[in-house]
Amino acid sequence: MQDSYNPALVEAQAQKQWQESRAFEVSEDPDREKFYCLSMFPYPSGKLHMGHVRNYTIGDVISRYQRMQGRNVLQPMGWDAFGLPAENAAISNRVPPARWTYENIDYMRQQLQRLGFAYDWSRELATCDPDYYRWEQWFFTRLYKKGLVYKKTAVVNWDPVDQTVLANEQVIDGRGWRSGAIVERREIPQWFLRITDYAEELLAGLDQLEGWPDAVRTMQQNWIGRSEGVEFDFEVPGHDPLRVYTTRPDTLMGVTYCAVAAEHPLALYAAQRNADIAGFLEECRKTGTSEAALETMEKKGLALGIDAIHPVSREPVPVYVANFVLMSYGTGAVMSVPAHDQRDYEFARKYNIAIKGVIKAVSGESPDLATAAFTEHGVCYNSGDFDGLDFDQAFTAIADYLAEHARGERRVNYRLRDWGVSRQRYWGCPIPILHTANGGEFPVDEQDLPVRLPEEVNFDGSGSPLKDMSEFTRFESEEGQVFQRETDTFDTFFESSWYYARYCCVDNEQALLDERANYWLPLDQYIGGIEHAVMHLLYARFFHKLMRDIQDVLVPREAGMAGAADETSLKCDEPFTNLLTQGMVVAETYYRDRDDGQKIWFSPAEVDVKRDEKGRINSATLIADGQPVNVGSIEKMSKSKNNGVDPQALIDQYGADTVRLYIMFAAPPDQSLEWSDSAVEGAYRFLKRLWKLALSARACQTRIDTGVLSAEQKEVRFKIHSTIAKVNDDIGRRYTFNTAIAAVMELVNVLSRMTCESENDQAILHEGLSASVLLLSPIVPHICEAIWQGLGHADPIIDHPWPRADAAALVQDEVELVVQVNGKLRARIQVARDAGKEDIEQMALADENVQRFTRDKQLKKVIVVPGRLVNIVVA
RNA sequence: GCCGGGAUGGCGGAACUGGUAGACGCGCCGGACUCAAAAUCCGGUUCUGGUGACAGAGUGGGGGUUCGAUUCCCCCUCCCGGUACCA
Repeated sequence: MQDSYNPALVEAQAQKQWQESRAFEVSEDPDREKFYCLSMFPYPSGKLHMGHVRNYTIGDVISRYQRMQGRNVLQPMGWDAFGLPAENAAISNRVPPARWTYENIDYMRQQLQRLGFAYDWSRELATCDPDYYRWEQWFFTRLYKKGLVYKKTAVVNWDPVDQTVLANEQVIDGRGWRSGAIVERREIPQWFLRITDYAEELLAGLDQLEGWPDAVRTMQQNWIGRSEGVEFDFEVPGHDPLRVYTTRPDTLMGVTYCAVAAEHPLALYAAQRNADIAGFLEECRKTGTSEAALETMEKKGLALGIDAIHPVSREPVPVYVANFVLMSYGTGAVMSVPAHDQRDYEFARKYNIAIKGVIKAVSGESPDLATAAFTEHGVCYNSGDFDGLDFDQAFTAIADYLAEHARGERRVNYRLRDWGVSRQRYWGCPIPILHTANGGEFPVDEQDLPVRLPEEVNFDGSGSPLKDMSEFTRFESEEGQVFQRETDTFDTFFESSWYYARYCCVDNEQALLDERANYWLPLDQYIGGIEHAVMHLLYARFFHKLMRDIQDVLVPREAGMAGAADETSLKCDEPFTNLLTQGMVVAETYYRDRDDGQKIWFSPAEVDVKRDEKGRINSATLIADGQPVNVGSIEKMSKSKNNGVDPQALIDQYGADTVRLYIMFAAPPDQSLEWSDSAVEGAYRFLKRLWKLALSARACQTRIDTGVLSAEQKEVRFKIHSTIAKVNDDIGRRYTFNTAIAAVMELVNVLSRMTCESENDQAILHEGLSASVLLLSPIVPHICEAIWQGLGHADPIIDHPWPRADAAALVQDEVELVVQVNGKLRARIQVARDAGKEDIEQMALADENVQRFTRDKQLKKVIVVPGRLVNIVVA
């Protein structure tokens, strides 16, 4: 050990040691318990941001902790390399997306290596590599043959100026982000995966995912949105019947209108005869496609002049076209009950449609419909034969009535919609479909895969360059038949839905998976941002079940290799046993208003902040011109707000260990983390203090004579071993790395205050320091490796067994109890560990300060909580 | 809009199963060392009153349950994530 802590040197030495011993390359070992730990792979956007550092440090800490528990730990890393930002970069930098992406990967890989993460780099993968995406093309053709894929039209955002499809993110206030043109809805044919076939299993499986946060399970459950209802027809004279679905058949007699989507055949029919309606449909074509935009926009509609026939009363009911009804969701039409649905109520008020109450409270009170709908379950009235029935009875009676009259049937419905996987983009995995001249289409043959995406392209941002590349689109079969290739690519969620499985066998060129996947899967720990709670994690669960159910996804490895050679399918039902959702990294923002109303954002590094004596921000000025800037809100670190802190600069200044320590210490992993430069300095200070303390204990006595310990020495050993127990619980069970670090800091504070005179003192200090570095080593592995060796240990710390608390050292003779009077703290007393309740009560009552509050009062009762407190209740 | 989450000193956070509110760290204040500064070390630091012992108040706001509530229940405010083509 050097006299002063030199992170650059210490980290280079440790990393060299790990690399030379190939410490993190692992293979299947049936005799050892495996642990597969994975952090969500990054999109290679350029360089690492703090969110990445946080995500990967959490995964690394868990991996290294599990390794010290003796498990066979797999922690791989790869690149979610297809996506929109590469196309944007291509437009602004005139670089092909492929080159931009590969350069970013090279830079970011080196950053990850500099941070010392314990990855098995031999398993690295990139989703834009044909060796990777060929298997999802192969898989898609299998799904196609199994009928799990189909084509239908779906709505996209169309920029009429740039002549291109826009992502929701690229639509800002209804306009294209580059062109500024009003975006239109356009229906185009797209491929869908039948995720709704798996809705029931995806829902039921959530109950078994006990290692997942409740919030994520609830969100997925609500997203799937199983409901029981009735689907039935309103007859429309001269037209096809109007099919609707409702979960509230009990309110059927309160229907006073129906509403259909703008693309509904009834609306299209009416528009041909009425210019106002045609104009309204045109207006609907200009609304956004996102749910948030649709739900928050002003609800508008127009009567079509068509009546539907109520299925029970046979009364005519007007049909409206409404901008909030979606053709792509459900039947494209809804029944409306203004009295018992708030949205219908507001719509009816706006357009003067009748409001007919048919449900009253169970208490018998009629609903007050003057200001709002009555939406609770209740009892039917105004409903003819159904009067007096409660919700369940009315549901049954009305569903039966509709069934008997052949107008409808009970139906389980899901909010979940089939997964549209087509994207009209270049930088993605080509969808392996061939089109014939006469409009037929079929999947590419297995032996013709992969369909390679051309990487040398001219990319100008208006549509996919593939469309103009005949060398890509033209395909001629061996028989000389000519086909057109599909130019759409897959949704990038397609790639990220199965990468975790591919890591088990990246080198297999014969199959998507082999039996090694059954050794490693399911993941023991998955770590990623809470923003992925529903979509990515639901698609991955779905994909996992597909891989389990499709033939030949998993094949045995070549003959003669170890392992269960007869395995031909994936054995588990769920991919991720435990899930940790990490919070975002946020930071302050600084800006100035420009004349045109836009804001210019300044990086925290460009701003000088003055604080008052309490630390509150007084003023902020731009260093460049000394003029004031506005202090904005605290937001997620992002390019758009220019509030990112570059991890690289901090690594260069303090080393990887300091960055890892700070980011794990600043907040528990599932909360958002507010960046603070000065707190990073504090983490660095702690490591320097630890180093200095370790220097003093390098070559000292290490045998403790437990027979002759003083009270002070016993206390230090109690601290050492209670810290071991706490840190083990914090890292292994609670995942509260911040409190684990705080506990070791407390221990180091105790150790540095020790007066080290006797050999026993030295030995205890050595014991305490060894424990401290073992406990910290998953978090700050480099410095711990160096100190560990400095303390005279011969084995590498990464494989040293995790420490266990010595039960004998945890026994205390006396404990402190708190004494409360009427719940207020009045005294503290020291009592023997095994003191009886009555003795404790006597001691508490005898305390002088306690007596000040109990004197002249009547004693009502005394509550003794062993080991904690005494509460004396007086009146 | 809907679904999910959050709010505790000047700041990040701790208090795990209803039992000491503020661990640990940052910042700040005072001191030591130094010609001086940085670094380092020592002490203090929720607010109010008090030299002090101590007392009162206090966990986004309002109400409730309890001997006792940051923790459980009801209502509200604000902030964050998702909302199916950002990843």
